[in-house]
Amino acid sequence: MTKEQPPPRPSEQPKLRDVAKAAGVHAATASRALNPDTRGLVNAETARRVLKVAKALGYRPNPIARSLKTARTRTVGLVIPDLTNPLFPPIVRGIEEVLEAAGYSAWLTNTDDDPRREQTLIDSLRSRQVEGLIVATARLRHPLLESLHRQGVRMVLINRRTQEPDIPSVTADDAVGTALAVKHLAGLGHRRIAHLAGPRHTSTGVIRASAFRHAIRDHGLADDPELTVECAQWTEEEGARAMSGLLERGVECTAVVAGNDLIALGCYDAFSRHGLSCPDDVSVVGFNDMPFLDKLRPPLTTVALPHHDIGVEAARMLLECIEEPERHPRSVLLPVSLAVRGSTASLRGSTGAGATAGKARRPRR
Amino acid sequence: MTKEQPPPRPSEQPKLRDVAKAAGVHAATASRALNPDTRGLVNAETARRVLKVAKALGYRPNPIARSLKTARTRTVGLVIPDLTNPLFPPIVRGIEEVLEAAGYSAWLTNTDDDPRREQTLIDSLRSRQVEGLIVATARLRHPLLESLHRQGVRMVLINRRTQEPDIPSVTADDAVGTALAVKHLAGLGHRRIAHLAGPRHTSTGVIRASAFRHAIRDHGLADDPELTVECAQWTEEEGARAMSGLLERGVECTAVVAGNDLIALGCYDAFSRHGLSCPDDVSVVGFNDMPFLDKLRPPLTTVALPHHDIGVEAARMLLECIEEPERHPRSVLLPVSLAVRGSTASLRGSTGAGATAGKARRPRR
DNA sequence: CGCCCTACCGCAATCGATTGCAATACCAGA
DNA sequence: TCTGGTATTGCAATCGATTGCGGTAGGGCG
Repeated sequence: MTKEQPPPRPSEQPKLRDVAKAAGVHAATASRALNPDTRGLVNAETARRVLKVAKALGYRPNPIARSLKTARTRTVGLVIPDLTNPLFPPIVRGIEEVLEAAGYSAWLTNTDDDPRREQTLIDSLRSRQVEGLIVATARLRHPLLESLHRQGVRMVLINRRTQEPDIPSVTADDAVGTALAVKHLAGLGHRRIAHLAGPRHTSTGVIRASAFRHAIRDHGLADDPELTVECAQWTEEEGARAMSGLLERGVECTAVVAGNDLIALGCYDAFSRHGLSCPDDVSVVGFNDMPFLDKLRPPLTTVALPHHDIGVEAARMLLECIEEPERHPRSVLLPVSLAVRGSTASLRGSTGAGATAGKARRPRR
Repeated sequence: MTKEQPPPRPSEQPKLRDVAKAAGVHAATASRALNPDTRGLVNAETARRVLKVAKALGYRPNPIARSLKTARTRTVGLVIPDLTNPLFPPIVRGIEEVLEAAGYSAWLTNTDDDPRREQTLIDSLRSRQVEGLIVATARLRHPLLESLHRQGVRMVLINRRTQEPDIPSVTADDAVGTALAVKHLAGLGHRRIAHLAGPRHTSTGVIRASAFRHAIRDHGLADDPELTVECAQWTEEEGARAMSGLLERGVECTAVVAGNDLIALGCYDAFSRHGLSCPDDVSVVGFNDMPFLDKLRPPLTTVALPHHDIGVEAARMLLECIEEPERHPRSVLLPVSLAVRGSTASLRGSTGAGATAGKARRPRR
């Protein structure tokens, strides 16, 4: 009966033809007048008139129509593991800041570190005709990304990289950050420092782990393979699991360099389960400097990354790849610093007395 | 010279015509075969053939072209104050989960609580032809949103509302949450409880404040106007400012209900500046249950919101508004609960002895 | 005065899909 | 055998903008 279905919006928005008509010119002329790049092709007076009419009518070009014709969407895809990881929001904001200024916008997707989801999401992004990708889910071996790269999909990796060095990336200086952490702990007198490494299949995991070994040796500290444990994921749970394992195996250590802040938080959990106190019994250094770390119990000492800048830099780089494809891709390493807080303390007492399960020195109240 | 500029992608993607040709039918038939709703119009055998060819060629319909013709983008806009506020990521994920399942996707924008930016961003979203808006930046008086609503722009408000009750919204049950907080503190023996209210121009601010007064009276507690202070913004800084003001004016209180978690964090700052200890000297309850609150010093007792569900519910509601515009808009109030942690303690000692500046009972070490 | 060139503008095709309408074929019933 | 219907499919217009190409007018120059 009354099954009339008017096209969702009767298009109250004025279109180019309306502007053209009102200005007494052809749509083509109006189009050229509106576009700064082609404005030179039309009489200055005419252009002025078109502009005025357009503003008066409140004309807004329809990006859909434009995209269809120009095959450009001014749109990029953002692929991150999980937005609720506090590391990402500041990065995302940095990215959007740059994109917005350049007239681009971004689709945001969360893979939850599931390769199948990643595949699906990237497919979907591509079918939405994104012009580029910013990807934070790289694994060292990453056939999907490598194949996309070979297909000429513009992308820049953030945070993590693949083995393939040709793919542009923006990462923090993991090696320097790790060295900073070790140096700090060594300076506090720690000799047996453990490392709860991130997963071996991520660049950050292996780079930080190898930087850790180097730093340990440089400072002449205990270079015991038992002191390094790999976490299967960058999560609090894995951190707790790894730390507990260390404690339960009776591995002695007075400090730990966590692969990232979440893993460090896991250490906190493990400590409280084992009746240890941080930093009195064990010092901990995190990595990333997520928000609110200064309010933790205790405030976490960590390697601070320029989150916002990572986003800014990545977005700039991607725009460059898009707008001047000839340029050689490059990768940048952003500087880090150490945020010293309350989770690290100088080693008191004599020596070697480290934390081991069962002989906690400060039982929990 | 070599200034050849091939259209960005020579469109290696097969298009509908390619599929049609390969299947030996007209594009129109292929289109109908591919669309489940119109598949009935074509011979079953033909449809099968088209589907097979499409899959073989890896055909993906071009959503741009489709949108141009159908005037539907299957896209919505998300307007939030600031993604780095940990309250939002879980909500956003809830939203995207529902949208994704329904074949929609979302543009995310941050207003930084700046009305001009908000205006610009919403304009931009509209020109990108979003089919609806999810807005988390509502103020009680909000001409922009009200006008959009009158213009028939589908939207649902989250977290906060406007005065205009017709606009659908999804919010937590602020009144109950506040009552829970007060009841908890009263149960611990507190008599003089302060409230650091959120801004008066937000619904959450006024609802929580008024619920606070009600609860205070219901429990027969000190109903002193001095005990309520308004924060100009929902930020840590404002919380610190408000709490410090209270302390410096010598207003006695042994507990405070903060307008939200960030304001509660500000209290922590103020306490440490004034040499007070939480919860020994003053108890604090937050609101929102942001992530990681359990790791704070002390772990913050707070009113827990169903973040994810807020997103889910809002997205569902928006889709409903879009797909069946006839339905009457509704608003939902989601249940909250109290997460009791370490920032609240029972009132020890005798009576009335509250926290005031200058006579801190536990000077900071 | 005629020709060429430039500046400006309009025509019409195009991007890739959707969809109203028309055409065809085939079948049943009269 | 003719008519009406139904099931399929094709034709062509359309969404709103962009752009190659052609046309016109007017100025400069010979």
